[in-house]
Amino acid sequence: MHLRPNGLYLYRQKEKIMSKAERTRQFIIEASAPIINKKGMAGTSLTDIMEATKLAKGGIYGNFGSKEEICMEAFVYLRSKLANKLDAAVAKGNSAETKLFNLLDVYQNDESMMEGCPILNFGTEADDTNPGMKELVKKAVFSAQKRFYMIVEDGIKNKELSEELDPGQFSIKVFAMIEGAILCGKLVGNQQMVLVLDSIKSEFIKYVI
Amino acid sequence: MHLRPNGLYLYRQKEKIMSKAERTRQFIIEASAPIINKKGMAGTSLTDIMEATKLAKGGIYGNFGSKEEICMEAFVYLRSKLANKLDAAVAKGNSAETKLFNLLDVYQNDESMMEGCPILNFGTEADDTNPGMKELVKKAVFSAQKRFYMIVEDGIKNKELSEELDPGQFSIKVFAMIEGAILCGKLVGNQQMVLVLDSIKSEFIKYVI
DNA sequence: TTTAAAATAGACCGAACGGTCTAAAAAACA
DNA sequence: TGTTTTTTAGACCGTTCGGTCTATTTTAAA
Repeated sequence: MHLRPNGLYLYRQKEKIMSKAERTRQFIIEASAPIINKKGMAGTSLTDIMEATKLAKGGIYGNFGSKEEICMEAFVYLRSKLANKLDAAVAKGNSAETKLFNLLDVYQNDESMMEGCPILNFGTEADDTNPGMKELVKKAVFSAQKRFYMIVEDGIKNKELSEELDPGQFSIKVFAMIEGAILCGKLVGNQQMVLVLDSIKSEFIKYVI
Repeated sequence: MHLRPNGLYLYRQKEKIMSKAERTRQFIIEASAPIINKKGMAGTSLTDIMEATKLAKGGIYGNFGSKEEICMEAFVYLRSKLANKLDAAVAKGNSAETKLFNLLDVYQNDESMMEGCPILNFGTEADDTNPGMKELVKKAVFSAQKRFYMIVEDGIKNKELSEELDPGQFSIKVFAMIEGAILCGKLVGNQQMVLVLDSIKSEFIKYVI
């Protein structure tokens, strides 16, 4: 059964009942996002979006001004969905080590990672062609790196980690490795991702006190 | 002045004089490749290619069967051009350390890297949509990793490097870091690339005997 | 249940898409 | 040089593109 945006479903956002338009807008974003993530912005047509939503042109353009706007919102949606998962994984840990390992496990195992990282997909397409999108992705990179940074910084403060471990360097290096590993994993096979994550772990534990 | 494919230029390939058609074909590839690398395969139109080559449709389709074919050849061209530079950099080194450092310097400084790594650009676009292209990029990943592998393997054989350094792990890890750093570098600034390359170097020298 | 407002379907638009084809031009051969 | 073969220009093709607009339907308010 296909979920239509209308009907009896009560979508809620921030404890406020969403209007029909808000619901439909959200529905379009959620239905389109995986397609845009997979096929790219240029590679996704309005027909693709119409098929995914079972909506006609009017239904789409009544809620969005352009395809570009849908792409932007799709990225914001995918990024925040992933960010929530990653934050939740970190929150479950009760030490720097468990926090980091939980975080890495999401990168390794989460199904939404299989569809490809939105930072990688949107970033490579936008960097030379779409300044607005590029800015969104840039912010996403910073906040992804900050997640690693905070784990290390807090770990040092709590005397769990050696001060030799530089949070700035570690966070940038690890994030680059993971993004690269996502690319390699999709191209040549997931073992490369596993290997990379394992080597991050084994380097990290050297600094655990 | 714009270089036309016809005229007096003598293009040579493998010591054999190229026919007019071969020359034009090569010219189209070389003129299109940077555009496709930048705008993507889906994002590059035939009009773009016509403008870049100053050729009409007939001139293009007399030499290629489809846009797809141009994209494939563009990737092969970009990849081999980059591979030659990287191989040359390695060849200039006379120790494992200088070989690796020369190689990394190309990733950091070469102008063609500024346009974006073709493995990253074509890889992210092709992985979900274009199996033939994906296969080409996959091979490129393997051979890029092999370059790192050989440096380490030879270094160990020559007693320049500790046997503790695992060539397989190192090559995959380093390649992932670099690809991730190219992405981050283009999105947030080149310092991230510099930082990543520096940390590769400082890890590597730990294993130099 | 009636009525006013909001949202959607789908015909329609011009432009751009990838690709074909033929006549003209250029190159290669003699 | 003259002749044949190859190559290219560009008009043309149907399709699809992103986007608009109005008539109709659906929703919400009264």
